[in-house]
Amino acid sequence: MADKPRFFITTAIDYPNSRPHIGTAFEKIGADVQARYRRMQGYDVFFLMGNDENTIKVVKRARELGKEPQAYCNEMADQFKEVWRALNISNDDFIQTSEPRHHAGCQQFIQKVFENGHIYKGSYEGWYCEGCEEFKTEKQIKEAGGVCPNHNTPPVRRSEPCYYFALSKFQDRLLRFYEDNPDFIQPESRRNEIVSLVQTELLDVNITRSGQNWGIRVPFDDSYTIYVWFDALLNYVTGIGYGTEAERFAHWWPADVHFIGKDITRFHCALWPAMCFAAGIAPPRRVFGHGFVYRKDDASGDRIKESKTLGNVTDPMDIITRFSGEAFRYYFMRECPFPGDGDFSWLRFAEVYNSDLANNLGNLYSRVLRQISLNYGTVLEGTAGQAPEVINSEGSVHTAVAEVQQHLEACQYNQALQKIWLLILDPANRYADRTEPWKLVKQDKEAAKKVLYNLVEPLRQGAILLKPFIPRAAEVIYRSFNFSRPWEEVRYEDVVTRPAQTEPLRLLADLPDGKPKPLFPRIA
RNA sequence: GGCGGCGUAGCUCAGCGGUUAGAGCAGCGGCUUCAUAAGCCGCGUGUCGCUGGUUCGAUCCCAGCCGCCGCUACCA
Repeated sequence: MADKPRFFITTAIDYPNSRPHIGTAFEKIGADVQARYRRMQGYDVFFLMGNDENTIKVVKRARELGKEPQAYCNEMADQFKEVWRALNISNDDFIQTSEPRHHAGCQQFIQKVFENGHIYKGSYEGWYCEGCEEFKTEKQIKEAGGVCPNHNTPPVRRSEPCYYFALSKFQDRLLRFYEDNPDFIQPESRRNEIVSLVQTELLDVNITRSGQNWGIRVPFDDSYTIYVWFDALLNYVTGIGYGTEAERFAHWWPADVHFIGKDITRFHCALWPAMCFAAGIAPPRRVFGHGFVYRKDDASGDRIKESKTLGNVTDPMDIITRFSGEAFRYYFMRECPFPGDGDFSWLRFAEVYNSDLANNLGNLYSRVLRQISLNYGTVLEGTAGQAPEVINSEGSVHTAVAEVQQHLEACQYNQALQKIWLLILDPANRYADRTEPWKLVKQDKEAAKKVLYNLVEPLRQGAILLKPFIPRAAEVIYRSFNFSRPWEEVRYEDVVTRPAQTEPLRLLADLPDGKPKPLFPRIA
């Protein structure tokens, strides 16, 4: 195990104020595809997700429901996990920031930064709403026309003592860091925004609040709790044992990639590395700010504003129930470019599902299996040791795999998937039509057997290539045959270098009436 | 206002100095029937946002303009 390269992946932790929506699911799937791909390629992967619970809103929401904050958080965490399970997200851990391990690690971290001299006491002055019992930003007040957006009352100017993190001291070091690590911020377009922001001016950040019971106490002054980002970002280290399991932390840190929404790149690309510098740990290696997905109206083609108050939020579970978790994964990875924004519409979803999954992949699987079972029972005798002929006329399989990998590693999932269809699956359907094994079998049963043997190959290749994207369907395809390489051990290289078939090819799929169950039943 | 991005077929996008600008989906026509009424073949005269410039040559480089969008810090 020690010689395996390790790979530590995280996603943003989510607010448990409401259930997960399609945007949060998009992020988790994108991260999961990467995690699954890296595992296949021999990395020792740790994939961390979680919920961000130390906020005043949690307390308010819990109170509204007549619950204890902790109980509320746990219930919400269960709801999140339920959705992630339905989407077959392979996270290794799920951290709740209300957990003791997070509290302990967090306190140790802030203490360290304090001792290193990067935290000082000052005071925060801003617009305070007495109804909300919290400070409002200039922007919030301005947008609401000079009043509190919640209470419609004018805020008061208020000043309160607090602790600051001396972010401004890290300006030069951050700029040097970006220069030395040009790939740190992904995608590239986000990079300029951050660099110019840091170049302009870095302001110290207020990292404490007073008068709160819920949250993490500041160890060097327990009348304060740690405020927002200084707490939330730390889940990435407390989740792997910072402050509680030194050895484990040393093994996994720094993170190879943080997957986050593009709206919070600033905190991850400027504040977070500076916090790491201040605490004397390495900064993360890469931050990937993905795009957003929007709901699109089928009739008008317009983007719909989803909001809790309007009650029109699309629940991922509705989509999963109507189609499947695999279909959900496929749609968002194929249809929405991960670095950019994308749209979801029910109509489009059904189109993509039927066209790519049911008609193309699913039907290819069905027709090949059916031909074999119809004419040869379950065994293609004499195929042991035989190598299938290459039927891909679009270019070499080697090139196809290289292209898919390149896209996968750049998180261009939509392009990776398009390549799999274009270079592996489509040619197989064409080959079947060209060779017509259903006719050939009547004249030359041996020749038809060969054709079918050749047709199994793109199914094997497709299953391997699709494993990170639609792991369940890929597994069903792969396990329908007695391929020599165990499913758990397949790698992308196996697509090109086919492990020798020691036994004659055999169908292991469940075949009621000689027909396989449809992988993706067509939706009317 | 400042910095940055985008504008390519009905839709989603690829291409980013050089033969007739490409894919998928949708649409239309034909073939086929092994298969999930699936598959295959054929069909696009698109001002590559507009106007100039650089170049032997620009969708791809530069400038200006028009239209969208992001960031411009303490809500995560």
